[in-house]
Amino acid sequence: MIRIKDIAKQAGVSPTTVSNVIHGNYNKVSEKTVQRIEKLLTETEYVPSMGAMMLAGGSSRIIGVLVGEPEGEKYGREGYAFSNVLIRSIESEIYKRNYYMLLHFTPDPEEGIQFAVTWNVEGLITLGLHTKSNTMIQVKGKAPLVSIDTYYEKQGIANVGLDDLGGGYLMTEYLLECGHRKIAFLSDNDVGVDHERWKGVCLAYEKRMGDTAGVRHIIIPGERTKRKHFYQEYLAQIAKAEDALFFASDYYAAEAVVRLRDLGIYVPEDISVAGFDDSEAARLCRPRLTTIHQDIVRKGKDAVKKLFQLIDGEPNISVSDQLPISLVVRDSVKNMQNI
Amino acid sequence: MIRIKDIAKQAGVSPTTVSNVIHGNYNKVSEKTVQRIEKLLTETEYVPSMGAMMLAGGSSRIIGVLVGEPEGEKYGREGYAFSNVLIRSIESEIYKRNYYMLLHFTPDPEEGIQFAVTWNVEGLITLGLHTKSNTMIQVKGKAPLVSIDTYYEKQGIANVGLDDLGGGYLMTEYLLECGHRKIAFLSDNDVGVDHERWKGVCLAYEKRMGDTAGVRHIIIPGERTKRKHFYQEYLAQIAKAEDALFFASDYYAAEAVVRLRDLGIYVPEDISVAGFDDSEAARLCRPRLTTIHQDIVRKGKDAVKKLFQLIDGEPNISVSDQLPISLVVRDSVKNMQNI
DNA sequence: ATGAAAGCGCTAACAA
DNA sequence: TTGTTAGCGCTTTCAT
Repeated sequence: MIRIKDIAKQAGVSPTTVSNVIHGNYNKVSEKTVQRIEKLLTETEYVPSMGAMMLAGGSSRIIGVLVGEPEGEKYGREGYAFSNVLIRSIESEIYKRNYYMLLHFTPDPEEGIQFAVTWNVEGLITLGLHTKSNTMIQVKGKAPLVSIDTYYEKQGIANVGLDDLGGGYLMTEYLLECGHRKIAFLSDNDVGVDHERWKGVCLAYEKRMGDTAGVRHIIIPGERTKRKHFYQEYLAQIAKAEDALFFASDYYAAEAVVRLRDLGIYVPEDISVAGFDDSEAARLCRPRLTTIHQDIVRKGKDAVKKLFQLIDGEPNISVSDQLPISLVVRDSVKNMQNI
Repeated sequence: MIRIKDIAKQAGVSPTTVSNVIHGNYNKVSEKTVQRIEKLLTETEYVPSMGAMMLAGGSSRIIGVLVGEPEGEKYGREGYAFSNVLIRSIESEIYKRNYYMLLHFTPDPEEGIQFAVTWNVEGLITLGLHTKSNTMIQVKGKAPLVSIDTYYEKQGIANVGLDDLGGGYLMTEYLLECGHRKIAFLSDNDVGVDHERWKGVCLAYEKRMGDTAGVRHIIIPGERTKRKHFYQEYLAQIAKAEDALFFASDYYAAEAVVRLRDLGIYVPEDISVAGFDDSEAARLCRPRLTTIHQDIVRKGKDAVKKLFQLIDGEPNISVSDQLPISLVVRDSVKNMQNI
C-alpha cells in the first residue's frame, strides 16, 4: 500500500502538500507541484486509507441506508423489486458524489442508530421504517436523516415521498368517471402511505357523490399464504359486492386478477381492477393494469439529493417532498359509460 | 462519543485491559475486572470507532459486495427481484458475523478493485460479473473472493452456483416425457449459466433421441423493448415451429405467455412453456409455470459461508459449489401422452 | 493480570 | 507556497 508520505518523499514535498493536491486545494499549491504530484498519484495508483481519513478528518464518506421490513415477508420474497430499484438508484447517486453506501436491513431503530454511530456515517437514508423508528433515529443519531415514504404527525424529519393522497384521489375519480359506484380500496395496512391513498379515495368519492357510502377499505394480509387463504374465503363475495377493486400495489392487483380468474370472475368484464405503482407487474398482467404511475428512480435520486443538501447545510430545504403521480389507463378498468 | 480511554479511566484500568475485555481475551484479564468493564461498556453504550480499528488493527470488518449489470436494463428494471433477495440474504449473513456490507453496483472490475482497496475489505462477493472481471479482481485484489453464478475455464476462483446443466437436463427430460419433440431454449446470452443450461438441454435430448436435431437455442434481446420488437416479428413463427419453449428465467417465460396470448396462441393448449428459477412470477402466471426450482436465499448464505472459510484460512474448501435444483411441475406444460 | 508507549495514515492548525 | 507537528481511537508489543 502506498501512502501520502511515500508520494511526498518521491516528490520531495511534505505530506500536507500532497494532501492538498488530493483534496483539490489548488490555491494552496503551485501549478507545477500540482501536476507533478497528480502524475505520481496516478502512476503509483494511490488509494486513500479510509480508516485514517475517518480517524483524522472525522469524515467517513459513508452514507448508511437502513431498510426495514415492517410487514415481514410482505409481497412474498420477490415483491421487493421495488426496494431493489430504489436501492440501485440510491447507490448510484451516492457513488457519483464519491461517497459509499453501507446497507443494512433491520426494522429496529436501536440497531440502526448503533450502525450509524459505529461507522460515523455522514448521512442516513431509511426506507420501510415506521414513523416512530425514524423519529428515534433522528433524535438519538447525530447524522442527517432522510426517510422515504414516511409520514409524520409534525413536520420535522426530511422525507421524500409521493403524492399518495393525490394518487388515491385520481384513480377514484377515474373509476367514478367510468361509472363505478361501489369501490373497495385494498391494502395490507392503514398507516402512512396506504392511509393517505385511502384518504384520497374518500375525498374523491365524497366530492363527486356527496358521501362515502359506496366506498370501503379492506385490509388484506401482507403475508402471501395468509392472503391466499383470505382470498379463498372472501374474494368471491368481495367481488360480488363491488364494481371496482383498487389495490395499493400492482403486485396485489395482478395477484388478485389471477385469483379472480381462478374463481371464474373475469377482469374487466365482471369486475374492474386498478393498481398502484406502474410496475412491471402492471404491464405483464392480462388485462394490463390501469394504475397510478410513480417514478421510483427519481425517488431515490431526490432522497440522496436532499440528504446532501442537509449535509452541506444548505438553507431553505423543503422538509417534505411529494413527487407527482399520474394516471395510466390500460385495460383492467371497464368503462361502463360506453355500453 | 465514548472511547476506550474513557471507560478505562472510569474503571481505573488501562486502555489495554478494556481492549482485551472487548475482544474476549479473558485469559489476560481477571474475572472481576472483566465484569466491571463489561458493565461499564453496556452502561455507557460504548460503540467502537471503525476508523480507528481499521487504522490500528488493519481489519475493516467490511465485506464488499459487487453487483454487475452485464445486460444493462436486463429484465426491465424490476426483474432484479432476484438479486434483491440474494442481497438481503447476503447482508443478513454478513451482519450475523458482525461484519458489514458495503454494496456497489458496477460491471467494471477496475472500479471494483479500487473500491475493495479503498475500504480494505476483508472479503468480496460478486454477482453478475463476467468471468474475466472476477479473474482480474482475484488477481489484482488481495481480498478473498467468492463469486456467485460464474463459470471458469480453469478452477481456481471460489464460486457458489447452481447445477445449471442439471436444470436444463431435468426440464428437457420432462418435456420429452410429455411427448414434446421440437424444443427451443430461449435466453438472452450463451455464456455462463445460460450456456450450461443449454448444454443440459442438448444432453438430455441426445440421450433420449440419439441426436439434437429437434432442439435449438434462440437468443432473445435482454432489453425489454427490443425483446418486445423481437417477439412482434418472430414469436408467432417460433411458436409454430416448436412444441415447447423452455425459457432461461420465469420472468421471460411469464412474459412470453402473455405475448403468445396476445397473438391468440394459448399455453399450454397450443404450445408448452417452461421457466427457470421458481420465482414469484411462476406462481402468479396463468397457467402457473412448470419450472426449475432454485433456493436463492441459500445461495447467498452459502456464498457468505464460503467467503468466511476463505477468510479464516480453513483448509480443504471446495472451490466450486453447485446447489441442487429440482423440477416443479405446474400447468404450463401439456402432457401429450395423456391425450 | 495489568500498564506504558509506539504507531497505523491522514488532516488541520500553525509556522515559516 | 510549503513544512512541522500534534493528534484522531485503537491495537499490539513489551515491560512490569
